[in-house]
Amino acid sequence: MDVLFKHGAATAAQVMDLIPDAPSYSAVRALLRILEEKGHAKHVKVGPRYVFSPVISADKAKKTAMQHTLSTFFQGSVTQAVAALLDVSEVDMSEDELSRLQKMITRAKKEGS
Amino acid sequence: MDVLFKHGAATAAQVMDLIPDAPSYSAVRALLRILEEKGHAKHVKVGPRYVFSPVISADKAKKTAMQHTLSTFFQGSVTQAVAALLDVSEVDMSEDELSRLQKMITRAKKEGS
DNA sequence: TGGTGCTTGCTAATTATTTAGCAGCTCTAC
DNA sequence: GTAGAGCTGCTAAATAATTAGCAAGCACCA
Repeated sequence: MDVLFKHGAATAAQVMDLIPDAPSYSAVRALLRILEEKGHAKHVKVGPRYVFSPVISADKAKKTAMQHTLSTFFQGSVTQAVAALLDVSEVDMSEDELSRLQKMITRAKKEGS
Repeated sequence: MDVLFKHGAATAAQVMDLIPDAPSYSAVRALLRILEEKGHAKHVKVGPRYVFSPVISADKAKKTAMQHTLSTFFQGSVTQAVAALLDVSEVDMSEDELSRLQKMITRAKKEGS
C-alpha cells in the first residue's frame, strides 16, 4: 500500500521495482489481488495491463497516516512531531517555506483561542 | 511493533489487549518470538513473564517513522506535513505550545541561512 | 507448605502467503 | 499482417503464519 500511496498508482511490475526487498513477481500480483479483495486497492485496465491505486483518497490517507504516526511515536504531541519533522528534513527549508509555516501556526493560534 | 513503540514495553498478554483486532494469544506469542528472531524486539524476564521491547532506540524509531511518513505521504514536503499535523491535532494546542513551535522554526531559519 | 492462576516451551494442525510456470490475450514494432 | 514481448488468469506446490492445547515452572496467598 505504501508504494501505491507514494506513487498514486502503479502496475504489478512497477510495485515490484519500487519495493526495496521485493518478493517475486507472482507474490506481488497475488498481494495486489488480495489488497483488492480486502477493499484497499482497485485497478483499471490500461492497455494490456492493470494499474492499481488506493481506494481511499490521498487526503484521507495522509490524515490517517499522520494521526497514526503522531499517536504511535509522539504520544499525540504535535510539538514533538514538528520538532522531529524539522530534524529529519534533509534539505534545509527555504526562508519562504519557514515563513509560511509560521503563518500557518499564527492562523492556528487565532482559531484556537 | 507499533504497540511496542507506543508503550515502550509490553508482555504478550498486554500486546494482545492493545491490538484492536487482535489475533489469538498463541499468534501473539508466536509473533513476538518471530520479531525477536528477526532482531526487531528483545525481551527481559520480569518475574514469571517476558516483557518485550523494541531493539532500536525510541529516538531513532521516531526519526525513521517520521521520515517514512514524510516521504510516503507528503513527497518530502515538511510544510505539507506540518499542515497535516496541525489539521489532525484533535485538541487545540495551547498558546504556549504554538509559541514554542514558532521559536523552533525561527531557530531553523537561522540554522538554514 | 500447598494450591491456584498465569506464563512459557512445545507440538501438531489449519490457514494464509509466496512461489513457479504455462496457456491465452493484447499491444508494439517491423 | 505478423512476430515478439509482456501481462493476465489459472493451477499446484512450497513456505510461512496462525491457531489450539498441554505439560512444566514460577509467583502469590492462604
